[in-house]
Parts: sequence; structure tokens; C-alpha cells
Amino acid sequence: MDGNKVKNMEEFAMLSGISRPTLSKYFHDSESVRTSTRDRIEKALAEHDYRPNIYAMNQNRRTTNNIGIVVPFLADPFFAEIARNLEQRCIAAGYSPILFSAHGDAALEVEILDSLRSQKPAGVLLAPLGRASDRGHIEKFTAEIPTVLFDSRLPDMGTAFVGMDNTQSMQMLVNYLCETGSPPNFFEMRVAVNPNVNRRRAAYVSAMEALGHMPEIVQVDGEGWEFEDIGLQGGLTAFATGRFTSNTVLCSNDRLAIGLLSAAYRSHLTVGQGEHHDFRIAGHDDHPFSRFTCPALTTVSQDYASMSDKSLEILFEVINSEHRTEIGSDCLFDGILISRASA
Amino acid sequence: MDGNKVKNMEEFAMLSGISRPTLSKYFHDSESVRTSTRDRIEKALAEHDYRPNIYAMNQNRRTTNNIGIVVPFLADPFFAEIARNLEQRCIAAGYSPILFSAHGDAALEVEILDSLRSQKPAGVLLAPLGRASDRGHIEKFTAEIPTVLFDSRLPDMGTAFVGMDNTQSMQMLVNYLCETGSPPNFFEMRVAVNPNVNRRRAAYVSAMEALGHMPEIVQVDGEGWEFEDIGLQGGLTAFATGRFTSNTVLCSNDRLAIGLLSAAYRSHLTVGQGEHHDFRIAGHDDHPFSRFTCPALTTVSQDYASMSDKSLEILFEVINSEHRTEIGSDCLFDGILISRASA
DNA sequence: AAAATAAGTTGACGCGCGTAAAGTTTCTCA
DNA sequence: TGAGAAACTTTACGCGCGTCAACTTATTTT
Repeated sequence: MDGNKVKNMEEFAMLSGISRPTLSKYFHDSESVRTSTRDRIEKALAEHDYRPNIYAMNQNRRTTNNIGIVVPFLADPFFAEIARNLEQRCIAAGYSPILFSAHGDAALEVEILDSLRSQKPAGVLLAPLGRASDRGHIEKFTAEIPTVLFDSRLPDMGTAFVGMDNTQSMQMLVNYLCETGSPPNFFEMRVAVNPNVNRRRAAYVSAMEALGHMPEIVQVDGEGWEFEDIGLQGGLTAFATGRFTSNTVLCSNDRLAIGLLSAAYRSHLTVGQGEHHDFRIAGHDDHPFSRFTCPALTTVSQDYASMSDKSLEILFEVINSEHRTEIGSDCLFDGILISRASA
Repeated sequence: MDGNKVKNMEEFAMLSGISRPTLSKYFHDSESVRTSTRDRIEKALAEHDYRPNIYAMNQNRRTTNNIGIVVPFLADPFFAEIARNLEQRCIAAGYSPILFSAHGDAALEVEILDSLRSQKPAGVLLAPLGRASDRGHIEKFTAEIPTVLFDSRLPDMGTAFVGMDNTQSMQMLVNYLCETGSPPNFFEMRVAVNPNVNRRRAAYVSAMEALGHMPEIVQVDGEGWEFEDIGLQGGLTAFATGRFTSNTVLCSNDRLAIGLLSAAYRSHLTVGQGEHHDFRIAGHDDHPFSRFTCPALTTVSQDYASMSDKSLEILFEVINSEHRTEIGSDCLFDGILISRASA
């Protein structure tokens, strides 16, 4: 690698002794040229500092090899972890991931999709904000660009979706909690951020009823994505005013549960299994921090790896299918019960 | 906005009655055209669906209006939070942020910088991996592209840096802990991931010595970025084998402290201030989750907002200065003591 | 070894936009 | 009001690469 930078493909063609169209083919798909040719190119590449101009490359292509990844809130470690999985798999598959976070802001989500569209990505993995999302805008986007929704399913959106089976997971949690102690109350935010929340509540209710127990839902106020804080504040007043009718509380998600654990601690209530504890608390999602709470949080885990794999598998399928309509296939994963000390 | 999409600027020039060069000027800087012209353009923009082809736009420009943001590990909420701050400020300043995470992998960090270079960004905000980073590569990169390092300072790198004053913050913590109870042990990972770690240890030692106390450092094994787990595992054995010579432990960062809190809980040791608790534990960074641990974690906060502002301010300065050499200005922020229940 | 096929070369054109030069219109201010 | 300045239009070229057509060379097949 001599320091002199090669200006363009023309010049690199001279230096390498390979014609420009062949180089163009190589850079688009290195497997598409003969082995001997590939070796010659890669030898020249090692000797000279040349990288194709990505802007010129993409200008005339109808689609690039970029894959957009859009999450609603990246400061949530849950999404950070999913994004990490997806990114690494995209790279492994030869694509360039571009990561976006809507930061909980619907207007920003729209802007992201707009700017994404003009980047002509091969495909997009989109975890929508949910309730706040501009439904029409997203629908228009998905009609234009191969998209797989994940985590949060938007109703009546005819696109592929990968997520977890909230009904199954909540039922499993309820059953577990009922078997090992008192039937749980359900703890959630009053305003549902996304459809998952509604599905989880419904699953809680029906699972309780199936066991002959009375469902009991405790809703707390709070807007936005600061779930831990909402869980903490709501939990403090709930404990103080005795709103829980059971010593077992099932939270809509782990972040609320983390807040609620904190509220319990501050209310001098102990959490854990067995007679000598005041409450049992369980969550949902296997948030990366749930292992480290005090006590460690009982929850349901999503298999990040499998879900990422499946999302990309479906996306590639959509990308490669000419008739890119009506791939409204849903793929739901079962959760796995993670039994820890808190319940 | 009629549905028909406008193919290119030429066509939009026809439709809007504005010449293409003027449109070009407008899209590069909307302030650079007369108000009356701007109004006409924006009226046409509202009526027709046109967005310039970003690839064609950037192909001939020496630099784009993209700003790269590179963090070492995005699944760490600390970096997620910083990235969020930086992103929003970039957008507000009219730039397009592009976010990358090295996922703790030095090879990936190099790849990111390479691909970033070919994207011709106006500037880059880089929080390097630290110890693992390919120093030479980063230095070459910063020589070529306006870069501001943040969070982790690489030694002998002549680029602007924004971070916190670890010496000040550790000294403050040590003083606080000594005033309110026993002098602390220092809890850290054996292998230092970045220079901050070394600086914090040194600051601990000198602060202790200044107060006439014997520094006592407890190091735990573990590689990678799973700090909580390392803190937990190391903490369990440290408690079991009685390695702490004081009932007060100052952790190198909050994530280790979160692990150590968990270890204490599992070891049936209570954490908090006062006689009736077994240990006091403090951290460093004001990690987004520190407010919610049980007990809430005493720590030092970094002012995310101010640091983000300053980083971008310096970056813009570097971008706009012709002689882009020797802006080796360091900007260190004082930490603020966040006194919570754990110490 | 000849024929068929795959891969590479040469030459040329186009993409959508940046940008420069020269001429024209509009604005600003004495 | 009448200059001079500022903004705009017209025309034209170039950027770096994708891609097509026609031809040549290397490899595989029978």
C-alpha cells in the first residue's frame, strides 16, 4: 500500500491492468469475476489506496446495499441490544447497516423515513414508535421500500412482521406466578405506547380468567419513554396508598419493573420469593439489566439472536422477491421464562 | 403535493420556473437565495414531490453535511444517552448525523473509520474504544477529517478533546466518602479498557494519600464490555474472600458498581449509609440506571448536555478553520457529586 | 481439436448534480 | 432616478461510476 491515493476507477484500472467495467463488476459483487481476476484485483488493491466513490456508485443504482435500521428509542438498552444484533448480521451478510433512533418522537420518525427513502436502501428493519407513529406515512413507506417491522406490530399493515408472542409469554408468566404464589396484579402505564402493551394486558386478563382468578390492573400516569421513572413514581404512590390487591405484581415490561423494584426498596418493602418477603415482582422482555437488579428480576426473555436472524431472513426474501406485495407473513417467537429471585 | 414524483432537478426547474443553478444553491443553503425566490421554491416544493438525489449531490462535493458519531459500545446506556444528545444537536445545526458503534471491537472501529472516510463527512465525533484502538489508524483519520474526540482521550493525539476531569471528580468522591465514613477501597477491572480508568485510579490514590489514608485497590478479572457481569462475579468472590479492607467501596464506574450492588445483595450484605448497613458503594458517571438501583447509587454526574454542546462547538470550529492543524485544545468538565442512598 | 461458452476488453453514453462564465433582470441606495 | 451591486438565467462542461454493445481472449465441453 503506497501512500498515493488513486483518484478514480479509471486510474485504478490503469494501475491494476484490469478494465474498468470488470472492476465495476468486482466492486458490486466480488464473486462475479473469475478467481484469477479477483486475485489480480485484490493484489492491486493491497498495493494501492483505492476505494470507489460511494456516492458515484449509488447515484445510478436503483437501490444501494444499505439496510436501514430504525428503532423508537435507542437509549433503551433493549433496543440497543437488538440494534447491535441486527447490525452485526447485516455486515456479515455484506450489507451496510445505517442505524436511526426516533428518540421517542413521531415527527423525527417521519423525517427518518423520508431521509431513508432518499438513500435508496435495499431494505429497512423498522421498529415503529407504535401509538404515536404516523400510520399513513409508514404505510406509504413500506409500500415503496422492502420493510420488515419488528417488535411492535402496527394494526392492518400489510408488511412482514417479526416479534414475540405476547399472548403466549404473558400466559406463561401468569401461570407460573399463580402456581408459585398469589395471583398477580398487572402493573402498566395508563397510556399505551404501542400495541404490544394492549396485547399483554389482554393476555393477562384472559390467563387470569382461565385460572378462575379476578384480573386486577393497576395503571400509572406518565408519558414518554422514561419508563423506569414512571414505574418508580407510580410505584411509590401505589405502595403508599395500598393499591395492590395482591403481594405479586406482574409488570408490563422490565423497565417499569425496575422502577417498581426501586419504589419497593424506597418503601422499605422487600421483594422476593417466600414468606419472609413482602412482594413478588415480575417483568417482561429480559432487559439487559434485569440480571443485575436487587433482587434479580423474573421475566420472559426474547431470543434476540433468533429474532434478528428471522427478521433479516424475511427481509432478504422480500428484497429478492419481484412481486413485493402481500408478504404479510407474521412471525411470532415464544418467550422463555427466566426465573430469578424476584418472583 | 401531487403524487407524481419529480425525477430530477432539471424537471423541478421546469415545474417551479426557477433555474437549476439557483435551485442547486437553494438546496445547498436555503439562505443563499433571495426571500422571494425562496418562497417560490418552497411553494413549488409543497406542490411537487421532489427531493434532490443525495448521491449525485455529494459526488462532487469535497465534503458533505454529514457528521459521523462513533461510540465504542452503544448497548451501554451511557453512550446511548450521549449519542442521543449529539444527534439531536447535529440535526438542530442542520447537519445529518450518522451513528456508529464499534461494539467493543477494534477491527470494527477501524472499518467504521474507513467507511466513514469514504462518506466525506464534514466532521466526526469520536469516542474511541481506548486501549484496544488502533492508534495509528485513528491518528491518520483525524489528520484527514475534522475530528473531536470525546469521553476517552488517546495519549499524544493532537486533536481536540472533550471529556470530564477524572482527577477532579475522583478527588471529590474520595473526599466525600472520607468525610462521611470510612476511607474507600477502589474497585476496578484488572485490564484497563481506556485511559480514563488509569486516570481515575491515579486520582484515587493521590486523593487518599492527600488525606493521609492508605489506598487499597481491588482488581477483578474480566475482558470486554460486560461490566455489570464482571462487577457481579468479581464482587461475589471479593465479598466471599473478604478482599475489601473497608466497608466503603468506590467503583471505577457505575456499571461495575451496579454489578457490585448485585453481588452485595446476593451475598446478603446490605448497602447504604449509616451503622445498620454493611457496606457503602459509590460509582462514577451517573449512568442512566443509577437512579433506580437498590439502593440508588451515589456517583458523579457528567453534564451530557454541556459536553455535547461543547463537542459540537469545537467541531464546528475545526470544520470552519482553514488551517485545521493543532487545535489540540482539551476541554475538561467538572463532575457533579450525586449523593444518593448507597454511600 | 474444434465448438460452445464464459469472462474480459474497448469504447461510448448517461445519470443527477456541482459549478463556472457570460449575459440579463432585479434590487439597493446615494 | 440612475447607477452599481446583487441575484438570477442560460449554456456548458465535468465528476465517478453504471451499463450496454461489439469484439477479443480464456476456459470448458464433447
